[in-house]
Amino acid sequence: MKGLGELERTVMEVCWAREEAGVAPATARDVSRALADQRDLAHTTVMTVLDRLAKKGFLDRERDGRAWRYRPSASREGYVTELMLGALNETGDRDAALAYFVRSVSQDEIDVLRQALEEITLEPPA
Amino acid sequence: MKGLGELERTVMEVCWAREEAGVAPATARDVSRALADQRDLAHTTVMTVLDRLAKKGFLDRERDGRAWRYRPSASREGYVTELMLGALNETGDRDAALAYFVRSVSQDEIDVLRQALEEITLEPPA
DNA sequence: CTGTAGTACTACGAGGCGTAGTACTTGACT
DNA sequence: AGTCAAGTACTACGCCTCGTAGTACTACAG
Repeated sequence: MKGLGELERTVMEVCWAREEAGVAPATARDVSRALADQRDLAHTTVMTVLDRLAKKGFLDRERDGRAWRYRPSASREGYVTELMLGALNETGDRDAALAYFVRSVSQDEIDVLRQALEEITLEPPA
Repeated sequence: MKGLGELERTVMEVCWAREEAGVAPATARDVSRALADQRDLAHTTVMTVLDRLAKKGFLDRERDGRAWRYRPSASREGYVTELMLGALNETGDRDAALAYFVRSVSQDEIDVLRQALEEITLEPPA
């Protein structure tokens, strides 16, 4: 999987935030407005980016009257996970890389990992 | 951190393989020869790529006579780990992303993670 | 003194991404 | 009915990265 550009990620942020807030998926106008105070972008720029993200599969879109509504096709965590798995695939020895990775994260994050592993153990495997 | 291109990664592979084999760091000629059977590249192409990788900090180079020898500045695992941490940094909630990640890897890899965590616990913390 | 191996420097085309303009459509309001 | 606003589709352009390579200069060997 390819990483996204700066603006593309910013736009994804807006879409993810809306989804997490339980609001309706964003239209181009919504995203435009949401970014208005941080960045000075032409409305068409936002539309282009949304369009590209949809073509790349990061957003799904559906009609709402004349407008499109864009919904993230994966959660933020899902996206990050795909990036991480993509990184992992760049090596022949995934196990070694994973072990190295574990040694590289902070103590707090080690706890998070431990916790997550524990929960998996308790849950019935899918 | 930025990911590498296809050819760049191939070249890194050669350098990593040499390092892991305990041989002297590769010269441009070495890399050229190593790739000769897989790809048909001009020698200068290899040199350009090595040069770029050095400029980007993925390779360190030192003189050997008139030639340069290129040594990976990080292990393969270190590189992958940096990519993974980079992915993790693209989200606000690292913990959530980590937890999601753990749920997404295979059972075998869960075992690897568990094992790695265990070993960390036993070792004196750095 | 002339190859040969080596470097440094320059270049070019494709593709991704930030950025945006123009032209066409359609619903709404006066 | 006529115009305005919002919306879309399509096209474009410049920058940067990366794959790819040529040319020109240097230095050691026979």
